[in-house]
Amino acid sequence: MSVELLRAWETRYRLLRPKRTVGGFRLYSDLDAARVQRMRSLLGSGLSAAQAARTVLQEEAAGTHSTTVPLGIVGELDRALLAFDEPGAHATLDRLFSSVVLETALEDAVLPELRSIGDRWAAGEVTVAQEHFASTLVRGRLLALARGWDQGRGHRAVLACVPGELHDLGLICFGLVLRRQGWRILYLGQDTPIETAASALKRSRATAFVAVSVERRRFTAVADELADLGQRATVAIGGTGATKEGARRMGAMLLAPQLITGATQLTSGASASLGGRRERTATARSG
Amino acid sequence: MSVELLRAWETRYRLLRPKRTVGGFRLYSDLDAARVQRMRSLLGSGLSAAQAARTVLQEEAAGTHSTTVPLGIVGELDRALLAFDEPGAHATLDRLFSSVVLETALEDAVLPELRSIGDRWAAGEVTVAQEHFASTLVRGRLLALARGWDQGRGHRAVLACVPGELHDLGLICFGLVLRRQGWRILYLGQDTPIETAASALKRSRATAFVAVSVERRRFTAVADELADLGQRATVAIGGTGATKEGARRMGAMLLAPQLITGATQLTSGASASLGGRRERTATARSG
DNA sequence: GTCTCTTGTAGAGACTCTGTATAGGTTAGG
DNA sequence: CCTAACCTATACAGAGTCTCTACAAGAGAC
Repeated sequence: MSVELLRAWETRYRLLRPKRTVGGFRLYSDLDAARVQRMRSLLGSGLSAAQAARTVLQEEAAGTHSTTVPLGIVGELDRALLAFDEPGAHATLDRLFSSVVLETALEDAVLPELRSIGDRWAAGEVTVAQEHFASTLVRGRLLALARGWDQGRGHRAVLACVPGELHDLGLICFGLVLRRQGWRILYLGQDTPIETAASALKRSRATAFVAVSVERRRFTAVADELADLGQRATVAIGGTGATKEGARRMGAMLLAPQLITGATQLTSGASASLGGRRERTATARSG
Repeated sequence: MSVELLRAWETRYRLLRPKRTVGGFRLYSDLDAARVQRMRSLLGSGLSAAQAARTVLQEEAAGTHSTTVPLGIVGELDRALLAFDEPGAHATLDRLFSSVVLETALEDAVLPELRSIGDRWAAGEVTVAQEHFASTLVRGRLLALARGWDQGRGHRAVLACVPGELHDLGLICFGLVLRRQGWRILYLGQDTPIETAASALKRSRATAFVAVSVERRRFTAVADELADLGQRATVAIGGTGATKEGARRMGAMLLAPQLITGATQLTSGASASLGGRRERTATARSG
């Protein structure tokens, strides 16, 4: 951004309203920066400058919370993540999370983008460094959203990746969605032995256990242990490694790949197997 | 620091309030020194002088400047983490971070606690589930603090765990401290191939590369590659796997195990090897 | 084509910010 | 009593920002 252009946008469209120092120098806020970011992205998608500015300001005034991801935002995220552009990526995620319900943001933007990066990494089009940078940044954001997800009064679910499994981002997303359905989340993460998850389950008096993996064989390796767990809690498996056949064999629930569907399955499934009405009053809110 | 500059900061921003001798000479306190240190670091990360000074004083007024961890807080954290008590752990960390400078919190509470959990896990006194729960929770907090650590105008350092290495929490802490000394951080995290880190280094025009591992053999496996990197940037190795001998052989800097010492080493080492004064006049404004 | 509107860019002249320097006097310590 | 370092106060310079005006390339409309 050139200085002149910034001035032009300020005077012509009132896009920015920086404070001033005593001497008259402009002091921009983070919000100003976000506006500029948004403006540029809208320009990129073909709007005229005047239109773009109007849109930015309108969006802001409306505080839009739609269920469709803003156009171009995934591309913007992709660019930022692959270019190691930390501020850019954060700004884009800020915009994403503030413009769309969490579930949509995760399902339609964050997870697809992560999958896409994973695919391109496998194809050699993206370096490990880019993939690592992206996952770490996104993981940080997700864990920030996760804060407090074990608080409250709902039923508790224990979430873990099966032994050997390192893909945890999908599971965190699932936990976030589950949380929004009122569950309390005890998150154990990557590469967790079933035995130790079982003890956490017992200790925390959780009513559900969610295990995920992207590889089928990781499930088969622990099938018996998972089956045993079924006596204590509702067991659900998910991830691309989870199959109908596998679930049947270990008496587990097969979670749909969509976050919301999966979470809803677990919610209704668990209440059914507990033989009671869902105590729906125990919902809780999380930022 | 030139004498004149110190005076200027004192009179212009009231950054310092030294006592005086009878004759009128200034008597600076340790707190004054710390303020100057912090001010310089903020300047390095791109703030204008006026902004930086305001920030320093505000931080101080907010009260986070003690350098001893409140009694019992580590025990509290330990209890919460091992009991899967998420709200409790967050509350304790809140208290920790708000009562103590970041460096102290990390060095004297967070890292020791994590190490202790690791040790007890190795001894079979702590389950994998407990260890996972603790790392994930702490990682989330650290990454939240890390937000924006690549922003600004200082020199940039690329941080990575060597191939096979999964212990990333210490590295994140190191990054946070480095950031406070004015560096910009490009964080790649666990298990990063040197080759791909090298390309990130080139692409981001970073001037330092920090590699860590808890096992010596992981360094020896990539010694040649690390040595090559030395042509492009200051290379530093750290973690319990880093040895004097190893560092010597690959022409790298050996980082002290203490966070602050290590970061300071890198700061002075890098500026020395760049053969020039730190570009201290590179002031810039940001809201 | 010609005219008008939009929009990014540029320059002049004054001012701000901030690190540095100078002048003239004072203090500390041997 | 001498010298180095410190004191206050003021000044300075370079980089950057301020306002205001202008300008040129492109897009439509007629």
